[in-house]
Amino acid sequence: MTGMGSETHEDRDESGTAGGAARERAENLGHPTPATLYDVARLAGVSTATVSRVVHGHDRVRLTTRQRVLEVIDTLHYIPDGAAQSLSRRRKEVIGLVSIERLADESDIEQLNLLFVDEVLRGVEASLRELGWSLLISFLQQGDPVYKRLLSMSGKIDGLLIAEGLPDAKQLANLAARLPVVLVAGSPHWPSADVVAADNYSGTVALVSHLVEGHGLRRLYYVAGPNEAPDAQERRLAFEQVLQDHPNATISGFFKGRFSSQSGRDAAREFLSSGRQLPDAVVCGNDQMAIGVIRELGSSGVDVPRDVAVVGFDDIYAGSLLVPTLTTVRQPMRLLGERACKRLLERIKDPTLENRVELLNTELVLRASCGCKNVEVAPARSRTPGATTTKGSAGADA
Amino acid sequence: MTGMGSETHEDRDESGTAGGAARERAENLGHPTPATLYDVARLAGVSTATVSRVVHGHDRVRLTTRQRVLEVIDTLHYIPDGAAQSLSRRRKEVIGLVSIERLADESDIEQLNLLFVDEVLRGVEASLRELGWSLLISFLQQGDPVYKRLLSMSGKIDGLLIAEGLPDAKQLANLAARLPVVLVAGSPHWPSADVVAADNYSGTVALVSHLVEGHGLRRLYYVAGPNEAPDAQERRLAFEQVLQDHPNATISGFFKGRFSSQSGRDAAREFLSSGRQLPDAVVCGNDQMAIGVIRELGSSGVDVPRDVAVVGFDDIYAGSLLVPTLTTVRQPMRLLGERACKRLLERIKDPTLENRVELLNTELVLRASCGCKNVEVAPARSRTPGATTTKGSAGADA
DNA sequence: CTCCTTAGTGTAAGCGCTTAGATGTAAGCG
DNA sequence: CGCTTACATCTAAGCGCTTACACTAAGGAG
Repeated sequence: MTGMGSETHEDRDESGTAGGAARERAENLGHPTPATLYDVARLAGVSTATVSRVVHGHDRVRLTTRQRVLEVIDTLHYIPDGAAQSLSRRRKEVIGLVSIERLADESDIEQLNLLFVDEVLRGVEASLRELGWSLLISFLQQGDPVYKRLLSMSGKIDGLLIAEGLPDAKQLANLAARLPVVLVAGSPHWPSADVVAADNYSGTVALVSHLVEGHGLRRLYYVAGPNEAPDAQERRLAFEQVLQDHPNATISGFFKGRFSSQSGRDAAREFLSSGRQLPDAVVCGNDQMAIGVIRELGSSGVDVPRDVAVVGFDDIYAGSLLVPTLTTVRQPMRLLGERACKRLLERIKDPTLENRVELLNTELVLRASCGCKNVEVAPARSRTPGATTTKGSAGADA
Repeated sequence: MTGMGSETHEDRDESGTAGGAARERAENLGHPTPATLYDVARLAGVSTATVSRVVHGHDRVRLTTRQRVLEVIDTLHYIPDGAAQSLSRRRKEVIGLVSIERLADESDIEQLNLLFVDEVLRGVEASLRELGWSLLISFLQQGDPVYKRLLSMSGKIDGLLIAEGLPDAKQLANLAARLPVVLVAGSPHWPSADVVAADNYSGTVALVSHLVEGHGLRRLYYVAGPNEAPDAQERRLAFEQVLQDHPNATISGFFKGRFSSQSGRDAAREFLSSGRQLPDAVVCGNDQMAIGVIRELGSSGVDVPRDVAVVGFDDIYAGSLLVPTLTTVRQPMRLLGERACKRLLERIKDPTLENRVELLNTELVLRASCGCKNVEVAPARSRTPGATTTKGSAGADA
């Protein structure tokens, strides 16, 4: 009874349900009430089911019907309402990305963790875009009630990517029991969620080994990142391991930094003023701090790399502009985002998957600050991403 | 009839509506079906309305009732479903931010528009966070069907912030008719939407005037950004204006760049190889290009600033590390984001507001590359606008 | 000519939440 | 004691969309 179907729609029309009438009325002030599926159905003389089918290219809809519907959609500028879709589909097609917003030290207006998260974010966004999913992002402030913030996010997303700002292990487990969670970066040692990280450990090993073996440096000073950052941990551990493996090399000092360039300066000032002999090399937990060290040394007349070698980690853009150019380890930040996103999507599809750890290769970037010569200003950065190390790891269950 | 009320709830309980049962069942594989408002209501022996009130701290709910409900919420780990809330409230509490993802030139792996958008984004996110709203972000690829992408986003958000990637004027008008739109950056000359931008014009005027008046430079070369970028336009216009106002200064050349450091190099190569006399100064549409110019000049043995002054715009971090340090104009990127967001939220509340243009002051950052002396490596960036030129500018209306 | 398919559509029950309006309840008051 | 008030709570109608299921018409097979 097609006729009756139509009637039903007409009824809706008269009774002024939702869309139509309201829309006309609101037209002049502010924004019109957008057209709904019902408006389209009514105008096209079909049921909402049919419109829905047309919108999604589903099923078999007669060509003529399809065209009619499409026309109406066009004239009404119909766009499906995301909230309604999410509710109905029981899937939001949105994933969340959280990170900590590390505020710059006072009087240190530089941009701190810009770049790492931002690149990851681009990787994630690109992966989602293909699927038509969306990315919700949220920065945690230092001192925020992390877990609470994450929980409240969880009502709006299908899965969560944590780039920085881990809650404690138990909370993480709770969270992971509620929705799929993937940790980006961080150490590979988290039982209750998937992890996708750069191989900080072996990257650091390569870097430090280069100093010790390649340049014969002996007395190494370490400027560490904050304890809360798993990457900082990994890098520090790797550093220590290399020194253990090379008995003739020693740790000449240690400074606990905060990943900021200012804390790099602080570190340099620390060992400059200690009155002790300068180290042969200063290994920093990230590029920012390395830059701080180099600049502080520079203003004290210490030449890098002649007097001291300095190296960082991350390969931020600024490091290639510095004089001397910065030797560092590149981590594939964007790729990190892509992989993490891929993993998360898989997990959303099949939540029963086992937890896994995926480590991405890093790349040693030799420039001037370690004492390498003839490494010119813009070294050829190999395009090959290198193989990916993937370690299995048992999963926890709910 | 409290008794009867309770009975009704029990009934619900028996009939196993939604949540409850399903949840238990799913417990072991994958993620449990999360608790719903109904589950909470049932367990607490109240109606959903009451639970809703408790959740939002609304209205008057008896203390004992409130506590009971809160307890149940806690034990069930209840989190309201965002989609359902959005649908019901007819507001998503989400705003969108779009930008173009400017791909680096081939073989130019630098980070291009990183920083600008990323800072803006932080400003926006911070403003939203306070309100519990969320930020949906999307990067457009060059060559993407911009308008289409924006439209499809519009189903998921309450308002749109466009940082880069404007559709054409007509499409923009359509979009703005559908939902609140605020343009970040860009020139102030867009009739159909709000604009919040840095005052590119007066910033450039201050910068170029400094070169001409402060350093007595005469022959200026301009490296422009892409035409599509409204900021690039503004800056170029301002540059030309200053030259008109100073008859003794002339334009020695013009290069159309792409905001990338590589295009800065191209520009430098261009005028180096032209065989003509070098300009006194090279004014670049942004810092990236200025950096490119400086480095290309450097590798050709031209000294900056002795032989040629070079200046940029934006004040990216890298500019302060360069040798010579880069003279530029700082724009308050993060503030830009905050203001734009604020404006958008106002507009969402009251869509009938008139369109407005808000220009934020920029700040002249004098360093070494323009020939200023004694501005050492890490110039104290004065917090007070004192030593710097700060100009205000009024807004226009629709 | 009847029965079974199959393509094309329609019906209507949710999805989980908000909220206007209805209803019940307990004081307070003349 | 009946009536007004203020408060606490409930009922139920949506919000706009998806989709299982029902249904019709038109062939085709037997």
